Amino acid sequence: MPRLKGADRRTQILEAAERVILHKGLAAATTRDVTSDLGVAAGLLAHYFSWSALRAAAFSRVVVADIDQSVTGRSRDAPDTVLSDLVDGAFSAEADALWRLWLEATEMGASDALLAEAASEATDRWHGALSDLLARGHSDGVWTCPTPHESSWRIIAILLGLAGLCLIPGSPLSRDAATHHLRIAVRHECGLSA
Amino acid sequence: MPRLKGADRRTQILEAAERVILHKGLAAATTRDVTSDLGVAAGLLAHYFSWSALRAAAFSRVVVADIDQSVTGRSRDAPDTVLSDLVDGAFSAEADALWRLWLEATEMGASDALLAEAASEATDRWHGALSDLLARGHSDGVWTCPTPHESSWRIIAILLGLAGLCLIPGSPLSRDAATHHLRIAVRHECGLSA
DNA sequence: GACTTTGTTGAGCGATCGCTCAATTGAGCA
DNA sequence: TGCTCAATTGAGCGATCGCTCAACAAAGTC
Repeated sequence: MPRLKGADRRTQILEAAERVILHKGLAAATTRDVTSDLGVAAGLLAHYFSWSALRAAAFSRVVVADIDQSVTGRSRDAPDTVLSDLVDGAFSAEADALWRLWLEATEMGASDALLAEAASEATDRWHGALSDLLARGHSDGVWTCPTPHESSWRIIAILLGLAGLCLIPGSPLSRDAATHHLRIAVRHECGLSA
Repeated sequence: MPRLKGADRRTQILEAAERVILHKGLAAATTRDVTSDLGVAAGLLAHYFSWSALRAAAFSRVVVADIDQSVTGRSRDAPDTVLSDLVDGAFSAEADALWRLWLEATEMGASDALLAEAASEATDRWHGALSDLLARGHSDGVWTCPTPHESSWRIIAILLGLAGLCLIPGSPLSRDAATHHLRIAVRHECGLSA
């Protein structure tokens, strides 16, 4: 393991923190999880980050990367395709970890200012990305969505709500049922398409 | 402080636990919070409950009491009045603690089987109560809701999702905006009434 | 009053957490 | 080669947690 310059080590720790919180969640993740993932001593982490700052930064990066991949980065694809893919993949097993992070960031934001700020910014980013997508489909004539900024909030809310309901072990709401309800809600917000 | 018989002490501890989790949240609450609320020694709690069992039981009681008060217990009131009151009070400041408990139970349910079961049962109860209300309004001709069991899931989901968005400190979504979005969603599920 | 049963006490155990810090290592440079 | 200093180590501090358990106190029973 070669010795690294400060900036490189910082990004390396950040990426390890992303892996750890995706695997264990924001609340269960510890500084030792991150340092042992990298194979370095426990004391090294505090040399570069406070735990709360690292945790919030890792959360931001994970969420922003997901939004970019599923919405922002697909600005050249047809709006209905992007939205349809969003609905189809919303409650897949791979998405669980991401929804869990959202719930945890919301809750822990009550006592962690950095996490609250990260969650607030991520929410803004998500709302903006989805609003743009809805507006694009409207102006392209793909669907009818006269108030994309409003519809975006409702879709995000039902998405988060259904995700939370699915996450409960032994939940009475299956993933398929959640996808069904999300599709109906999205269709309503976008006229009859998607 | 007179010595209590076992059953009385159990309910007394349960009620104290309800107060504590409403005030501090499920994750931040400790056994010492409960015993100091009652003014008894720390060791007494473990004589009656394990902490995880007490926490799950207290969560169940708080949530069930709220559902009964706002929905189930108002079966003699007009359905549109009940639903309207539900929307109006959904994101009041007093409701914050309850929504926080929902989010925490969902998240902690991943590693706490008792809490997962309590959350699952509470979800069932909520879905049943809201389904009944929607069906009653439909059969009374107050509104049109042909599939109350389905609509109930969507309303619960958007309710939980909007609540989570409001809970983030510095959230871009205000309580008034959340109430607005909930009202629109409910109106859509119930035809044009409510 | 002697004895059993049950409720209650509170110091403290064992585990976990983020973080500290003196000691050590090694790359860059004269 | 000797020097400097940032990078790294890892034992351990201090705080917190749920929970244990020997000791004690008050009813109930005879």
